[in-house]
Amino acid sequence: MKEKLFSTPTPAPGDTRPVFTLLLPPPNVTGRLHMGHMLNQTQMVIIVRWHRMRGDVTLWLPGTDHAGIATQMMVERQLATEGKKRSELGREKFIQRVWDWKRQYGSAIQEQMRRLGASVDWSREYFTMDENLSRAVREVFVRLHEDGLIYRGKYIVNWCPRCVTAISDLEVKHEEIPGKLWEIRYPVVGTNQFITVATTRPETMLGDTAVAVNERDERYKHLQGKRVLLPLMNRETPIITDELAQPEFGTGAVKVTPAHDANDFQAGLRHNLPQIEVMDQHARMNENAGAYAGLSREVARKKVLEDLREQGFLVGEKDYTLAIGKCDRCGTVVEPRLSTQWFIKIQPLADRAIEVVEKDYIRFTPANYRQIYLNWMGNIHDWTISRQLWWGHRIPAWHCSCGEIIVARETPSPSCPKCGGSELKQDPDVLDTWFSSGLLPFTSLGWPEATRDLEVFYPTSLLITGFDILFFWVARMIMLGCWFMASPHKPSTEYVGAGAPTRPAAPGAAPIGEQSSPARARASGSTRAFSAPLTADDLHASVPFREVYIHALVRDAERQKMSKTKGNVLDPIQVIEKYGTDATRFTLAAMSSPGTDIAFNESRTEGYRAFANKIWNAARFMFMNVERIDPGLRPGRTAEGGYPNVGVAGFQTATLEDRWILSRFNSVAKTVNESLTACRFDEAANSIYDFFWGEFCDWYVELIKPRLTPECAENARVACGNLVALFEASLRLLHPVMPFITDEIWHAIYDGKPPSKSLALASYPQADKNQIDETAETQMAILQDLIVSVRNLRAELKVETKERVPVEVFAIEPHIRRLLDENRNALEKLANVEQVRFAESSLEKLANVRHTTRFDVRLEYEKKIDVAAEREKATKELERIEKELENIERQLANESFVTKAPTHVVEKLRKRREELLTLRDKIRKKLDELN
RNA sequence: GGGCGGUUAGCUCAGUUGGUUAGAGCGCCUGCCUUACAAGCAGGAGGUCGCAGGUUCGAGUCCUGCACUGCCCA
Repeated sequence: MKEKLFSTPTPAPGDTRPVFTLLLPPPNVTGRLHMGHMLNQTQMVIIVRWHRMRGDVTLWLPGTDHAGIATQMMVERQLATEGKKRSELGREKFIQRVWDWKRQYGSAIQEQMRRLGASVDWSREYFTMDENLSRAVREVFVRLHEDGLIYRGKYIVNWCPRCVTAISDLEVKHEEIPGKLWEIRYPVVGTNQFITVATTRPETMLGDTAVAVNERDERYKHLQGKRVLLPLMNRETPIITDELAQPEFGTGAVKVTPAHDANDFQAGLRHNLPQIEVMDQHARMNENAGAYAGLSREVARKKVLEDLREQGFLVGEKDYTLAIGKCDRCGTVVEPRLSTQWFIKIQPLADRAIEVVEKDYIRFTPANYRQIYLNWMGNIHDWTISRQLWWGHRIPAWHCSCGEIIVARETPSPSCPKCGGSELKQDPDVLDTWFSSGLLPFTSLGWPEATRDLEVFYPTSLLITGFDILFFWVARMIMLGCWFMASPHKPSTEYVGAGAPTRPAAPGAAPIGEQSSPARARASGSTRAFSAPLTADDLHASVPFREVYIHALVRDAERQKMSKTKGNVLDPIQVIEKYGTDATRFTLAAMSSPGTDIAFNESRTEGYRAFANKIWNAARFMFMNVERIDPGLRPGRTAEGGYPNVGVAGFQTATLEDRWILSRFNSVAKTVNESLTACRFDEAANSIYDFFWGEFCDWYVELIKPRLTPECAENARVACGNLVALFEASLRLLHPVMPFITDEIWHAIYDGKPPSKSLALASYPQADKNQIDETAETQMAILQDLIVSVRNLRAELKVETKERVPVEVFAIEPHIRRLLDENRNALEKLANVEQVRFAESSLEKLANVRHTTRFDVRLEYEKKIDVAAEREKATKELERIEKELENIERQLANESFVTKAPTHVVEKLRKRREELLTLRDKIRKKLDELN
């Protein structure tokens, strides 16, 4: 039921309300909620609720990612417990199993989110493997291919032998580990000389097809052009000259294994070397490895080294720190492997993605991510998009036995356009999961159809996500968004209704030739379809989001990264069960300072649980009084009878504290709105906390207590009305950060009959300038100062808490005297004072006095006057004042300061000097008296 | 190797275009079960802003170098 509250119907044409769209970073179908999600969602909850309450058409769009490798792994593991293998099941049955698994387990996060009250529009929830999204993925693939940006070829890719698939550069995590650098000597054919190569991977020598030396390297001049006899394999290979060999590194000579190393591969192309693969897809040595066939790469290394040593070829072994790549998903050491894959020629996409950020069409918060993004985008490499998996979007390409490949939106007619053969087979590979995720900002809104949703909700307003997927996801959304939501791919801007084709029917099939270009890295050159630059408007409208907010990492209380192996993972659900959802959210919000990781400390959450408790108790106090004074009392309406969204309605400013709290509320509302505009969740949360606890509860509630007594019935009604009006407005202010407790109290305020079904649909308080009263704020500050001074004196003199004490007050300025006189009740109540007397002259000659620039206050408490202590205190005070005074005098005496500093700074300083002089005078006289 | 951060109170962090005496929460100390709240109230202690230079009338804030530390990329 409650879910319907947040479904966002597509606004009709003519609706002019502002639109706010936020795409939920789709959780992994295999995932469970962790603290990172919790932080991410907390921030989104706050922003979304805030926008909705401001009256924007607010769409928070949820969905789930099919997570190719991860999900396939889960299901394979499940199969393994039944003693089965994926290959035994076959592709179709396996995919059925994955769908079964997904139905059973794949919505853990959504269920957790529902429980947390994430106000997403569940009616629009998507799954990346849904038919409409899959169709869009095929459409994108085909169009990229038509644009000349997708190619297929045999290159060295990062290969995970455990996942048995290619992975992209981003999915490889680099690590430095201690290793060895081995030196192996190869006999030079026709001589009795040797050439010694240095390598970290001796087992790959079985696939060597050359030895490289640097042309400039004098040591090897005489060997250039000769051949070596590869040990263990007894194969002759050439000695080539290539920049691959760095004279400073190792021995200056390197072995070249084009099929097993990315650099060697490039060198191999330069020199037309054969590519001999010596490992299979599981990184086991294959039949080309001769005697080593069947061994794992690790065992093969040992055996190769043993044999080399035995035969006298191993001549050196040095400690060496080597950089290895591991599969991001499973941690297996990645094997560079020669294989045929599909790639995206990325440069044309990157060019636009750079331009939109450079032109600030997309802004980053914190701003330093802009540079990080641009650096990465400027050094981008072509993207391997095919995966040797079964679970995912199958590549829409069909192979004929004649070698022809047909890329098409739907299964092509079963005859090959080239040879007429009828045996077309779809490419077995699927696409990288991030390929489809990168399309979500537009495909989730209906692309390639020209939907009204796309027209209204795209570009999305904001993206809130973690830095860990900045390149994986954010960068790719920008590249793909700026490609497919710009001419000519953007659906026609004229809304023609759902389902209407918006593009001239493209040819259903287009043949592809194998690209022979070796330039995998940094493919360059313009493309067929897009040589003309886009207009600025077109580009500006194409971005997937206008703003990106990157949040930090949630660490444990000791600042350690949370990890399963360390066992320091905090389960947000458990934290919530212990402290409540609101307190947990508030903690994360209050600690969200941009760019700083959050060291999540439960003691903080405990503190915010106390805050929730404070709110409850304040509410209890309010309800008690409403019950007693005016049971039918409801929050005030605006003059027109509506519910207010600016300032507080129905609030009668009868007293100083009334004017003050109303002013403070509006000032805080202003701050909070500004903070949220800038995604400063910490500022917003802290401002409300300080206001509600430190001002509303500690001062306002205490100050109006006397007015709520039955003796002054009419006053009581006014005070009670103010209490309710302000409380209600505070709840609205607080609601985005603490949705549950505020909603519950809010319903109670309206006795279960609130003006809207949920506080989430009420309006967010905006500051009303007319309700900001700086005089009241200044006056209240003086009154507070007086009260605190008396409390202070009481503590110093160790007056019994219960003992009421008379005080004497002196104020030289008549308006201050009037202020303090009018509010003497406040002083009596809040500082436990028995009687306030106004003195006609300064109190500097007396003991138990506190001096301020506006008033002196004396505690009439004669029991013990400790002259020595008084003297010490006054001396210290005098020292402090004189030090500051000296400082100010020095500055004011400095001519260049007076002439160069802005007037208001100088004025402020002069005023301060006057105040200090007065104070100094008083303290001096006091000291004289004490002596 | 390249790039980007961080270093402020015991802990975790704010600190706006440089401008009086650098703030908060938690923790700590003292006193209070005051009729909304002990998950509370009142009061208090605690900082040469990593180090060394420089710019400026003025530096936590800007510049340079150094130290320590974290992250990303290769």
